[in-house]
Amino acid sequence: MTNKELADLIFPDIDKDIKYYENKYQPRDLPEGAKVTRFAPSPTGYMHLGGFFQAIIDYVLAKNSNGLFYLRIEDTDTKREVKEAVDLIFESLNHYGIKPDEFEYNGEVTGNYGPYFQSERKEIYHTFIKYLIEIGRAYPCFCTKEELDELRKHQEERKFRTGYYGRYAKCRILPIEKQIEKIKNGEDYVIRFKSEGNFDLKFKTEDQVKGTLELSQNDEDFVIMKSSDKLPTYHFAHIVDDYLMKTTHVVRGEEWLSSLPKHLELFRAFGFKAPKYVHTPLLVKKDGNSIRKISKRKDPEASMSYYKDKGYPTEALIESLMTIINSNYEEWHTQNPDKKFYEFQYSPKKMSSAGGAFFDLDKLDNISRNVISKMTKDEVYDNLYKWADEYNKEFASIISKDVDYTKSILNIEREQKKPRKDYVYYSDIENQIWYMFPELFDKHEKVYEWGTINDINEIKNIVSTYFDKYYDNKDDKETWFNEVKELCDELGYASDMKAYKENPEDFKGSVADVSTVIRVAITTKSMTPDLYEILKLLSKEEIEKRINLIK
RNA sequence: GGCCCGUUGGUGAAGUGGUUUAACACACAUGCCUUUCACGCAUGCAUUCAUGGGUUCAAAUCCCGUACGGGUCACCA
Repeated sequence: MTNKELADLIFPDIDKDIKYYENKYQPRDLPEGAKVTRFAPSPTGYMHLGGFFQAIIDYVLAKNSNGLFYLRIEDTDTKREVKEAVDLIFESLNHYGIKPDEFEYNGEVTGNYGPYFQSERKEIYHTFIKYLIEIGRAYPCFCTKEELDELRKHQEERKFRTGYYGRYAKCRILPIEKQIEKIKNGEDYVIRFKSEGNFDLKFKTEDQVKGTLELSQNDEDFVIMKSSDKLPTYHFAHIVDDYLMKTTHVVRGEEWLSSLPKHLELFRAFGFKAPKYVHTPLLVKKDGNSIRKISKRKDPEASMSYYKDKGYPTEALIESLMTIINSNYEEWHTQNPDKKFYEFQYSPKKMSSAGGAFFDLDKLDNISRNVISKMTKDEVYDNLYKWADEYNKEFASIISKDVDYTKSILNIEREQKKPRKDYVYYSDIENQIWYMFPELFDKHEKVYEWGTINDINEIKNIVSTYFDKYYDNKDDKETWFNEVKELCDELGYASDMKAYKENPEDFKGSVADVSTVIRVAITTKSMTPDLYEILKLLSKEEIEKRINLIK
């Protein structure tokens, strides 16, 4: 009996060979130095930041080199698979404008190196496994879960290294006749790789981020095909897919570092050239807990939905991720404000080699503020409306009633060399401009934030004198402010701040105090954008109505 | 526990033998500007690079030990 017979028994329907697939998937026609990268998530739940982080690196690497970036869904774990997860992945990438050059979605395929779902590549994997069995580098293993547990316990007790290797790999020495017999008897089995490595021997390998690594050779006969659904494990699928799909750079989390020797040995067994590896520091733990000890509670910011729900501009999240990818990104970006993030030349070596760099939410907020402040009023409005339409329908309908009016509000102190930076994210905007909309103002609970002047009679005096005698919404800004100053002089407040600071006791207060009274009377808030602009935008009737609330 | 990776301020981090009296950004503090807030501007914030030793004329940078943190040891990816 031969390996060939064993292979035919296990895969009777596989009639193609490796050559067939090598022929089918020809080398890609790309310019010299072009990198082929892939984002290969497994659809097991929500899209998390760590995955997105890697997708961005893939994307930038490909764009940097006029290469190509594709999306492959690693759905070989049927037990953990979550149906909506694939939609979530596409939605997230799409929301951030990260478009794979090749992918498969809703039955539609773009690209010639598919299928792009691992579950649809079973025949390919089987062909490759069959080859391995034929050349004696893979074999069926009939060990039960109980036997394997027993093995591990045995090893742990003796403080031996755990695993299915060397003399513990008892199925590897099973005679072929025996193997064939067991299979014919219908016994359950997995296929294991037959390792030729020696754990005591080290070898050097290059990682794009970490540099030269010295690792032990793999000596484990790890599982490459599961018994239940005959699907390959990650270790095996990775080799076949990235070889056939011509991936040049594999970007993945640091947690894969320890299984690198397995992958490398597999590539060698096939005689394939391994891709370059980019092992990135971990951002988020699998279970959603932050890598930094601080909070034991789940960090909601691990999920991509956190950023969309809050309404962070997509550019802001990308920018803050980019600064983690290479911390000189920020500098580059300020020097090249018009360039796209993917034009930035990413260098893996410069990536933080520290374990678990988590990104700073405060920093994100700051970046987001800047991003929104640099938008035109139309851009802010469009983004705000899009966000509100999904998360705050009532607000969406209010701001869209009079689009020009809303845009005027959003434009206060915007078109200037140093625009205001008070909006952090879209969900934050309503809190800051609700008083500009009569219907929101009416139903809002009013807490007047009076400042140093809080005597109600004095407030009434200032407000009525100002609006009866001075205010005219046709005034230009200079005239407007001069009138506020005249009001101050009339009522005994300092119109000149310098004079007030020199002799505060000569006055009842300053023009700042008086302005605050007017501001609070109209908006209830002590902190608002430019008062002149606010008064100009509000209608006469609305102002009148608010004054009467005080009187 | 074995193996692997890491440890620079309040935070994210630059920096891999002298040009670093440790960049930059965020945060924080104070002051200036100012119709409030925000912005902006100015100044301050690690005598020190987990720790102990060693190599060297010279170390955050190289070597060894220790401590601490993380990863991994599945028919999960």
